Amino acid sequence: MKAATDFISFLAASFSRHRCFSSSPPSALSSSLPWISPLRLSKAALPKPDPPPEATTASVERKRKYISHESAINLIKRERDPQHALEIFNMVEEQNGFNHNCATYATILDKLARSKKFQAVDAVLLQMTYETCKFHEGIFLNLMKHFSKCSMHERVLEMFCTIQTVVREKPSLKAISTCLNLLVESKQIDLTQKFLLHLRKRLKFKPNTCIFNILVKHHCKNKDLELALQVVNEMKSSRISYPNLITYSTLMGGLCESGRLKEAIELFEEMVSKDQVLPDALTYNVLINGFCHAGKLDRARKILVFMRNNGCNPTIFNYSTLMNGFCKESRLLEAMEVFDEMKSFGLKPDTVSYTTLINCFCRAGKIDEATKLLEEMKERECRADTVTFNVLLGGLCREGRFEEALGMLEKLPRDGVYLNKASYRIVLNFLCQKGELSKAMELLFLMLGRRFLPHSLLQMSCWFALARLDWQLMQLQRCLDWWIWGLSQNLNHGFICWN
DNA sequence: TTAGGGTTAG
Repeated sequence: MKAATDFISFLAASFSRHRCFSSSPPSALSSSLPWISPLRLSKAALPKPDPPPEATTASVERKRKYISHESAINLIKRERDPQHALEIFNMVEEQNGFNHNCATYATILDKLARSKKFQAVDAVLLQMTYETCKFHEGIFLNLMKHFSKCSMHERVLEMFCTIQTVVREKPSLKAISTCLNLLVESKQIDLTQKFLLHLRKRLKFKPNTCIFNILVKHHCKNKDLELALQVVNEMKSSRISYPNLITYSTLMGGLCESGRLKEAIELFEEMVSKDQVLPDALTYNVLINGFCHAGKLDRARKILVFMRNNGCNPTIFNYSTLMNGFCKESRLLEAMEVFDEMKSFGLKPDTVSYTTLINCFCRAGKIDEATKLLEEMKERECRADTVTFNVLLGGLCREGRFEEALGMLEKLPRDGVYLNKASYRIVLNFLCQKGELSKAMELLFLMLGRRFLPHSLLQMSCWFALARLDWQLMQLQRCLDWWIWGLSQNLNHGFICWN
């Protein structure tokens, strides 16, 4: 870290005589200012800096500290503040003979996108169009993922279209499948159709099995099994994109989800006997899940035996799926048996397996047993996550053990456990349902102190008014005033999380 | 991390 600070001071000092392109002076490395991209368009488009001074000790020192591309990348990666990272990016370019390349652009874009500084991302992308160096499409695939994560789906498509203009090559099959999969995964039906139309009209390409598989998933997600089957039939008529294990597993999953279990089994048999494709643990899991959802738990359990007999060892995924099936049917004893069986075969339960069983106990009202399992997780160095604690919080509340739930909410973040908005929502909903209004108030203060705003604020105020709890109503009003004041001061904007 | 599986809440 010290090296990075020295480097910034050194560049800031050497920069003071040059034109400044930043929104703030380079010496004032503050992130509190509003974000304005400090990028310039291109070296050529701008006036040349002052001529270099005569060789002095300082300039010799500068030469000695020449920053290579590799060092620049490391400095940008290590820098936490995206604005500082961008300043480093700009500053290194001022060194004589230094031109950014694909790797430095990829690094700064990743840093900015991770920090959601999308205006700055746009400025960097604009600068790239003036560069002569060769870019790789990987930069755009990475940006597509960031945009998708932030639900900026139009921009995913836009990044795909940018590949051809900036990379000056047709997007690869990998780029097509990445874009298509991101749109399908985020259930962007219209954009997916738009993209498919674009592919058909503009890019004459032959889809491979991977792309067809994403299409099968797309139709399964839309519950349009007939279209999914049509795609698989089309695949069968092609040599280069014949259905594989993933195709069959996806389609079987779609059929199971639509309650067409019989067809899913027929497909499984066709896959094994006709196409001689061997199922793996993942394929079996689709069937186990299907049987569980159809309430056929004993058949689901028999699949584990079938797997072993056919040379496929069940995984913790298979066991957790089955345990969850038993849990949903309130068959706690069998869920515990499955858990023990998993351990007896030498499998180490993970966080999800433990959480599944803890949920079984909580649903059965056996909170103390659930807490014991939490202890066992600690002993076995299996880290409980937010979901584990949310399951426990729900269990405690269902049993009316509100003090313990509130205690957990208060204490866990202090012990370094991350809680999310669901954690607070679970407890607050129970408190409101059970009319525990003073405890709800207590939780509300805790939440506001942690910058979580409950979704049920209005609902709470109605309850308080109906119960003639004037003091609580007044407190609630004060909370709202405080929050609105925070907004007007721009203090909490962007930090408050609606629960 | 170019395509398929298990846990909470809503």
